[in-house]
Amino acid sequence: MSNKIFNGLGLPQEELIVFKESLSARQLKKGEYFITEGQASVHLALIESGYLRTFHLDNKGDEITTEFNGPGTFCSSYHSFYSQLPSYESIEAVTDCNLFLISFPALQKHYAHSLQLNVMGRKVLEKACMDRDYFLKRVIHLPAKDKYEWFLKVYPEVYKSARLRDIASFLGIKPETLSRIRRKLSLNQ
Amino acid sequence: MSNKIFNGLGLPQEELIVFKESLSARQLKKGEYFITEGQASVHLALIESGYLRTFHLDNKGDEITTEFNGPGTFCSSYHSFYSQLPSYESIEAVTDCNLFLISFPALQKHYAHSLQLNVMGRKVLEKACMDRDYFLKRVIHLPAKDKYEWFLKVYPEVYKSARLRDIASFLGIKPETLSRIRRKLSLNQ
DNA sequence: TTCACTTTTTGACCTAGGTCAAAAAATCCC
DNA sequence: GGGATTTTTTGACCTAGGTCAAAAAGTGAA
Repeated sequence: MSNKIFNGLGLPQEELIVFKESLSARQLKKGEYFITEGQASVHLALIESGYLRTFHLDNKGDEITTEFNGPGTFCSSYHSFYSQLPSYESIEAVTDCNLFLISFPALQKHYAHSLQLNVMGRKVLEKACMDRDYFLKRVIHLPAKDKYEWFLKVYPEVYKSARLRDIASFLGIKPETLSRIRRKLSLNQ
Repeated sequence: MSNKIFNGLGLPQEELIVFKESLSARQLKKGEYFITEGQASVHLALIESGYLRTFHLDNKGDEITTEFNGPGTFCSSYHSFYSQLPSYESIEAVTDCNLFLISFPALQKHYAHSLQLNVMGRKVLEKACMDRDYFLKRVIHLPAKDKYEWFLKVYPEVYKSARLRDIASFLGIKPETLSRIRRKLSLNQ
C-alpha cells in the first residue's frame, strides 16, 4: 500500500503503524459523491490518487465549486467534520479516486493520546490556513485572465479533467467569460 | 490580569500557569505597528483588548486590509510566524491595544512537551481555517452591499473604529463604492 | 452509429462597480 | 483653536465581466 502518501505525514514509524490501523480504503468512480450536503461528514479522507471537488449551491441554485483536492492531501467538509453538524457542501470525485478514510471518533482518540499526531494535525491545518490566506489575499481580486493563469500553474492536473464551468465558479467568474479567456489565450499563440 | 481571555483557551489549570509564564505584556497605541512588512514575526499575540488590522500592498502600491482581529483571538502574520521568514504583511493597531506576547521558540518548547497545548493550537487553527473557509465560500462573491451588511453583523466593533477605506479593501471594493452604499443604507431609514 | 443530453462557444447587449477629479468633512497636532 | 493633512463624499463617465439566447461541439448509453 502506497507508502509515499504516508511518509509525507511526518509521523514517526511507530505512530504511523498505529495510525494506519484506523484507516479504511475506499474507491470512488468519477462522478461519485464522497460527502453529500445535509449529512454530517463522518470521515476525513487522505487522498492516495485522483481529484475531488467541493461545491455548494448559491441562492440562485447554481453550483459553486470552492475546492479541488489531490493526492497527498486531506479532504473533508472541514466545517461539518470538526463540528459534526450537517454539511452545507458536497464533495464529488472529478476523476476515479483511491482514498484512505479515518472516522471522527477514531481521529479524536488518536489526538487524545498522541502528541505527534496533534503536531501533524496542526501542520496540516497551518498549511490549509496559509493556502486559503494566499488565495484570499493574492488571487481572488485579480482580473479574470490572471486568475485563470494562476489556476493553470497551481492545478495543472485538475485543468485536464475538470469541467470548464467548475473551474469558472471556483475562480468566481462565469463559464462564458472563461470560455472567452481560453479563446483569447489560444489565439495569442 | 484578565482571566477571561485565558479561560477561553481550554487549557487545564496547571498547564495554563506554565503557559502564562512565557507571556509578556505589551501595549500598542492606535496607529502603532505590531508587525512590519519585511521583518520576521517573532511573536504571536493574544489580544486582551483592542483591534488589530493586517494589510499588505498590492502591485499598485495600495493597502489591502485582509484581517481584523479582536479580544480573545490570536494574531500574527501566520505565514511569517510559522515559517520564520520575513513577513509580506504588516499589522497595525486600529484602536489602543493590550496584548500578551509569546515568542516562537517559547511556543515550540511548549508544543514539544504539552499535549494539551497542541490540542489548543490545533483548535485555534481549526477555527481560523473555518473562518477563512466561510469568508471564501460564502461572502467574497456576494454583491458589494451584501458584503457590507455581513461585515456590520460580524464586526460590529470594528465598524466603529476602522477607516472606511480599510473596511472597503477588506471587502474587496473601492472606498467610493462603500461610501455610496452607506448613503443608500442610511436613506432607506 | 445514433439519438438524447450536457457542456462549451459565440454574439448582442447590459450593469455593478471602477476611475478620475474636485469639494466637503473629519482629524491631527503645534 | 486654526491651519495642514487625511479621509470621505459626490458627480460624470467608463469598462470588465455578467446576462440571455441560440448554435456548435462533446459525451455516453443502447
